[in-house]
Amino acid sequence: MASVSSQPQFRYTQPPSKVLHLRNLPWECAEEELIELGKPFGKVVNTKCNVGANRNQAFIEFADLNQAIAMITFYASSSEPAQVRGKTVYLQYSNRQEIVNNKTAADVAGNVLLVTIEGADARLVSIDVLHLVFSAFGFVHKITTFEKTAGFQALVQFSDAETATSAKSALDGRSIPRYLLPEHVGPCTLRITYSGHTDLSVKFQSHRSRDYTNPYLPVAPSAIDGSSQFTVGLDGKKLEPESNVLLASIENMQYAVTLDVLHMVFSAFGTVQKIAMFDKNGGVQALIQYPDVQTAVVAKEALEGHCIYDGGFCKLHISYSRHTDLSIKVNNDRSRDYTIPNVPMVNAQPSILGQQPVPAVTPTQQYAGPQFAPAEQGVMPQPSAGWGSTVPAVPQSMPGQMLSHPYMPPPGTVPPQIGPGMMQLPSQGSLPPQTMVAPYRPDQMQ
DNA sequence: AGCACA
Repeated sequence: MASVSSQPQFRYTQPPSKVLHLRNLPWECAEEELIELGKPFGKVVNTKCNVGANRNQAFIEFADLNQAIAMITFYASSSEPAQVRGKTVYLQYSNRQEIVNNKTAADVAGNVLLVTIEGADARLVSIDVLHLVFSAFGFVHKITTFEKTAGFQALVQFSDAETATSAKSALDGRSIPRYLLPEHVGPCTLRITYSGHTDLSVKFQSHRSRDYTNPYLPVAPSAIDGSSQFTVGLDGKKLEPESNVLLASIENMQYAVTLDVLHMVFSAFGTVQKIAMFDKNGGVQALIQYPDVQTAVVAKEALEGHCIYDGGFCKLHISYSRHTDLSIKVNNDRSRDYTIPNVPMVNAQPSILGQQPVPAVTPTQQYAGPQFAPAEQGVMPQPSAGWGSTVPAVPQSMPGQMLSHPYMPPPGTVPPQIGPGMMQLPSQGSLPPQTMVAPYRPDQMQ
């Protein structure tokens, strides 16, 4: 038999084509890099990047067959291999004669991302975790999640294509950081393309879809009725149902956390209607009422585990209360109804709550609250004296920009290192070490 | 390091 039949299957068997097949490319090689590579040999008229399962292959198409031949023959005898970013690239003629660029929606930059969550435990990734992850790049308008043959997927809507692109390039192919997932949940890798959508239609707030631009959207009936009243948490356990009222407990309370401090912190996410503080189990807890569940959800996920003051002081733990409407009988330094401008001001007694008995309140409190004058403006009381005019007005619409201003502590209680970094949200530039989404560094992600 | 998709 002739030796011809035992020739290698590849490399010598490809007939010339003006399309070249490139492999072993660096991650997310850009079209521009391919054009640079081919330019010395001719005019690159088309490219296709991110081909193959590893997305490290590509095609380049020359205007003329001779240009493709020139490139192949040059590198066939070159001592220096073709390289992109210092990585050797392997070239050969493609087995096709032209690049067919099916530019799909996935290739056209848009403001909505299609996110596929890969991994055995992908379904255990909550919409809240996704929101947190993507909020690091800008205000997330809406999220929908669904199951398709591709697996567990989500559509994430940003304001514009630029924001979406920054999120896509930072997160595509990365894994959700371990510290955002319960320990037993395996790695969850994000695969991101653009979606053809520009505006998602979210009918209800539910465990499957959220509209962060419209907190008054009704909660899905399925999320209210008995059968699915409890959402399933990341750890697979039942969680308390979402509520417009949050229960915040304050751990390691080295410095006074006044009603006004809480009001300021929680107002960053929307109108705070009522606050009631009380002592329980040797610590301080507070109930914070928002007008709607969605605002409370956003506040909870943003604030949970964060410290009001630097150094681990006054760490917040937040859960949903069973209350839906607090009954504030008096305004004093422990309870406040911001919706009623002239509730009687009483310093002696703490609040009496609504349907549930008041948690035990010890009258021995050392937290000397500032003296409040009853609000007379008809809306909200001004911050107490110590905060003065240094407290900026808190806009309601964009939580992502809320907490970036410095907190001025009450006089006499100035803790060390209080600063603007505290409890900052992920979309802000300077991220404090304890901010959950701070370590989005590609080199630390899998 | 070995050929693309809705």
